[in-house]
Amino acid sequence: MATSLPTPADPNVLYVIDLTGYVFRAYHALPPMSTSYGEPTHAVYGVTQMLLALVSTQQPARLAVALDAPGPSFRKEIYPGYKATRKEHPPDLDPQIERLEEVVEAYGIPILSESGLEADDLIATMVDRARDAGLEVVVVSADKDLLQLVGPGVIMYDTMRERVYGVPETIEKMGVRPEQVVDYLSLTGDSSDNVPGVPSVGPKTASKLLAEHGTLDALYEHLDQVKQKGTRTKLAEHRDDAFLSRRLVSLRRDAPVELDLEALRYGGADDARLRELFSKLEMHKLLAQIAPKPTGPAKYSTARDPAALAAAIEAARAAPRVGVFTLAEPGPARDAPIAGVALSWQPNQAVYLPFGHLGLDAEPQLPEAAVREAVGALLADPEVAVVTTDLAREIGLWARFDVAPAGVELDATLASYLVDPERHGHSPEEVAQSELHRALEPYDELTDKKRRAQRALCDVAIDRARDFACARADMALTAAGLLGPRLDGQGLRALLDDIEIPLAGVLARMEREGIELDTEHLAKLSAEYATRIADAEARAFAIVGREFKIGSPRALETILFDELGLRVVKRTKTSRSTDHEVLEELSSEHDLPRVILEHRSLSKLKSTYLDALPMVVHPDTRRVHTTFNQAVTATGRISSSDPNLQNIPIRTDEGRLIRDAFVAREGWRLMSADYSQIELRVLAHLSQDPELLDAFGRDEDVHERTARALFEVDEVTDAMRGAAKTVNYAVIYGQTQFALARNLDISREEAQRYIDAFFRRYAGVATFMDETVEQARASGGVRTLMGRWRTLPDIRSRNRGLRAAAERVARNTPIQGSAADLMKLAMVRIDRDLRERGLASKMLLTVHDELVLEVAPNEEDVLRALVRERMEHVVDLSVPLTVSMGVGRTWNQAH
DNA sequence: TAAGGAACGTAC
DNA sequence: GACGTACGTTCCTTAA
Repeated sequence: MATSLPTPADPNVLYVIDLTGYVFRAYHALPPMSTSYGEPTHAVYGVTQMLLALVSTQQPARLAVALDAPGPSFRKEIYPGYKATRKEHPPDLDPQIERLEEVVEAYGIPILSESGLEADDLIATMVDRARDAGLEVVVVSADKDLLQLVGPGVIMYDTMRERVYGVPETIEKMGVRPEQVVDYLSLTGDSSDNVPGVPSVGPKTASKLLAEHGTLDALYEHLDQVKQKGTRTKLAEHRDDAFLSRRLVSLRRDAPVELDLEALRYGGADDARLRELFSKLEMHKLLAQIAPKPTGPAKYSTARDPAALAAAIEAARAAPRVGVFTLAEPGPARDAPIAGVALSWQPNQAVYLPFGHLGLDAEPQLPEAAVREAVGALLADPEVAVVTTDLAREIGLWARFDVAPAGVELDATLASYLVDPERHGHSPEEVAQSELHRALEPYDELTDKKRRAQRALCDVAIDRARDFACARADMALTAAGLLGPRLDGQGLRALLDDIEIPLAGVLARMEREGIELDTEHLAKLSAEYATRIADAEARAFAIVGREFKIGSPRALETILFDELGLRVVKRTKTSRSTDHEVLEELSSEHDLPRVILEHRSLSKLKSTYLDALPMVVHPDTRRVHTTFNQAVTATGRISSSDPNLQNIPIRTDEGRLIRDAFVAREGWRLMSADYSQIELRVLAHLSQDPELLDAFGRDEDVHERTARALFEVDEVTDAMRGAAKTVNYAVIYGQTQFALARNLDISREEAQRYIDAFFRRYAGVATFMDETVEQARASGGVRTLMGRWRTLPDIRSRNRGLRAAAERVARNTPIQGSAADLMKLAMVRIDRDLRERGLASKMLLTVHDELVLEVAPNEEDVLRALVRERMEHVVDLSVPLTVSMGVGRTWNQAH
């Protein structure tokens, strides 16, 4: 009958795990895997999964793991060739072993490791001792060498093959009895360990010889009885090798390890620690397998009277940190109705402070003023460590009550973003899911929008609101405990403390301020455009001879290519493209494309800007309050939405008129401050290319300098400069000759010549780009000037296209992201200056390399100097940063 | 009717 | 296939 594992939880069984063996097997067997921040994890993952499965299915009463000690073993001294064919540990292996030790410690499993010895020796010793103590032993390993330990009371369990080896199974596998395994290996040798053995004696011969003679010693005593002459000769010639091999494969039974039966007792894992580790290592599957916390269901309560409020505040103050979530309706923070606030100072516990719930049958709530005062004081106290999940919004909401959070330690959204900016979505729901594997009820369900009830937040029952808000405050607190160490570990803490957290306040104030819109101007333009659009449409219909859906690419496709028979210039995924480039190309062959282009550009401007912007003007402030998104872009830039004020037209005269609708308030002026060529300057600094440094150092026109290099002329025309500018930016974006050729409408050969000429002229840039890609490949991601990190999942992909795309990202992100770092830091400082100096002027918008401010009467001179100083000297780079400024009544005029 | 993708176009 | 980063509008198909 086949040998089987002992009954789970049998107190008389000791499990000893060959951890080293598993690490190597997992390392080589599993596809590489790493965290979003580049830490390799696949071996950790594989071995941990084995551990987890073993612990849960076998429930071992006693358990130990054995690990090779670092450095050479005694076998190396006996035989220098031992394991000599092994390669050096690859660089991503040792860190994983260290991580595994942490995992094993979190499991509370003793680690056996002894200098000069290998894991196998420790296992052998433990087996002996345990057997002597009357325990049964299960050796958990996939290494055949350890089959020598099998015998009465000792079995081996290979989890990878799910096989259990007793004596019969060992004989079946090896062809010899367990106690003969050492002699067997002495004859066959072991190529993986570079154990010599006897040449030309393989498994068949070895087992036959041992079946006849029993042992290696007996074999050599009766060598003359070996019938095959060749084998006999080899055995004689390699007698020393055989006995040397025996010393190498024999396991030591005298390792200096104590058999402390109590220490070997498995007492369960430290789930909190495991959770932290698995979370840090982003091993979500494993995280999900950990037993739920024993603390039971979350305890969320409601404070309904001043005494309960006071008790909550006091408890929160006494805790090391407090999670805060303010429950408000969506929409501008300046006036979104607030229902209440949740505070959490212990995981799984929180208190809800309701004050804004309406309705006739409303339950008792707290007086709004009492909550404002008590929580406001808590938030404003720099000694109280506050954690949140959407800081800019919290700040925006509390600004209404003149409260500015002072002791913000961490924001889960921002921290999650810094750890993995490439990931889409860092909302409270998404962070709860990714960090805590906890589902948060979405807002829509709370207000029951689904069933058309359109209930306002403040009509929601207090108990529902309590659970919703408390879950978020609780999540902030719990996630902070996980994200904080990861930020520290990845060198991202300073970025959070010095830039992102202060910036959240800046952005909140900019959103709150808004910008005035001249809606009459837009209405006038809209009416004018309506006429012109109708006109263009009529002309198009006249050309075609009938009406068609002029705004539909599908309809247009049919007309252009099927009915008019025009050339197909390029294709989209599913159709024949009709985009700007195609229509431009076709306009020389037919009248229709030109008219479509005109119609397109007019209707685009009308629908996206002229008609849409007036609809988002706030009724009270009569200004537009965008939302700046701080945790969206993969490079670290800020984005803008509802409405997007970062894509207001400027490139065409037509579009620029729209900027005239953005105006300063009565008596004030708008100021625009633009970094000049910030990305090229960042490139100069990062690459330290002498030519670029020189160009910017002398305050020369770089595009002109590039033009001189490309066209080998002294006098540069506007067209040359324009082409050179395109080439300069092509390099920043990692463009290929193909794309550049299209942009400049030149041949690919010529485009390649330009690119070559660029890199000849700026050789340091070429080196920098190569090194950046190289380093990205090694580390799995790239960093900006200020240490902002972006993981590049495809940088080592075997798919050429994916890899090439990742390499372009690797070249571009440090440039774009560093520029974003600079702007963000400048904004934080300008905001601080404005407030400290009591200036009335306000920052309103940021458009990546441009800041828009509203200048109070009489503050223009002060502001010009302040903004220029803060922007130009934000960080000391190897090249000067320069800012161009303008002031005017409208945004357009300020340029 | 709502949701989501494709195509297109605006910005830096 | 071939240019990095966003957001918004329109059309249109699919799901409910």
